[in-house]
Amino acid sequence: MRPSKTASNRERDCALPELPEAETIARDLDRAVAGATIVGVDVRLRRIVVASPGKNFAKAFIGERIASVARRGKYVVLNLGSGLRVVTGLRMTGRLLVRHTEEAEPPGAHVVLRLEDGRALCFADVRTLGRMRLVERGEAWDEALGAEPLDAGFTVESFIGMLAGRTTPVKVLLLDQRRIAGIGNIYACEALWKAGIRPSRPSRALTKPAARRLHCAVVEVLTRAIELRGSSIDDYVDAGGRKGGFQNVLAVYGRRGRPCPRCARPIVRTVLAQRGTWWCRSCQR
DNA sequence: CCGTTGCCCTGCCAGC
DNA sequence: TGCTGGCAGGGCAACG
Repeated sequence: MRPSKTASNRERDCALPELPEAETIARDLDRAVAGATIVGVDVRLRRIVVASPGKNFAKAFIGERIASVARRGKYVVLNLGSGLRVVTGLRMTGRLLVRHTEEAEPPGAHVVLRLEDGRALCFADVRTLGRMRLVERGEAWDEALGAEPLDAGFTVESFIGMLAGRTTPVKVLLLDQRRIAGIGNIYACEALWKAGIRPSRPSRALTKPAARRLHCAVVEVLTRAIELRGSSIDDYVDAGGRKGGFQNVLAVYGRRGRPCPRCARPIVRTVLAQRGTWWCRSCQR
């Protein structure tokens, strides 16, 4: 499904794995590989992997058991038995795929974790912008990341606090991982549409009711997207190679010229902070 | 602390 | 038809 291809071929909306896609991958991987032991690590493209100085990524966690797989923001985190962690940022086109025994490796598998049972966990990424980072036991790797939008700590009050006094366009604030972790271009556009708020509106100009609507919309959009196992627009697939379903219910993202589902006027595309922004001029104010 | 800019990287597409 | 250049964009470093 490539919804925008009809409107203009210049608009190539990318997949961008965001919170719902990372959550889907982490849940699937937790079911599939938690408890498995890593017997070998192949690093085919060195710049993909990051480890602390003096540490060899490829050797550091051979023999480790994968205790669990979790998510933080847009990152997928392998928690290893010893307390080490492998933190994967998928960026634009990164994929984490379970390759079953005897199955061919996915194309562009830059890092392969071979498991004791013959399967492998592969990191593939055509654009090679993604990274796999080895994090030491107890190392605070996520200090720069903001609130988890689906945790109880992300309250309306805390959100109003983020908006207060800032001239930054509200969409730019939603995308700022230091404040809220996990929202990317797709879900920022969708949440703003749902709340009826113009993406360029200065954060501090939101009324309290508008802030409440947007807070609610962020939570609802992310929750629904997880239920539908993410959005597959160009590249995203889950750990089993399957597509998500949220691309079928997008209201605005990648839909320039198509009717707004609320008022039927055409969706427009503008650029805000160097990013494509889809919205309805009529019902987002 | 805050906001802005440029860079990374490759596939796709417009234009010649 | 085949080549070239611009664009896409999340995270990060560097800068003011």
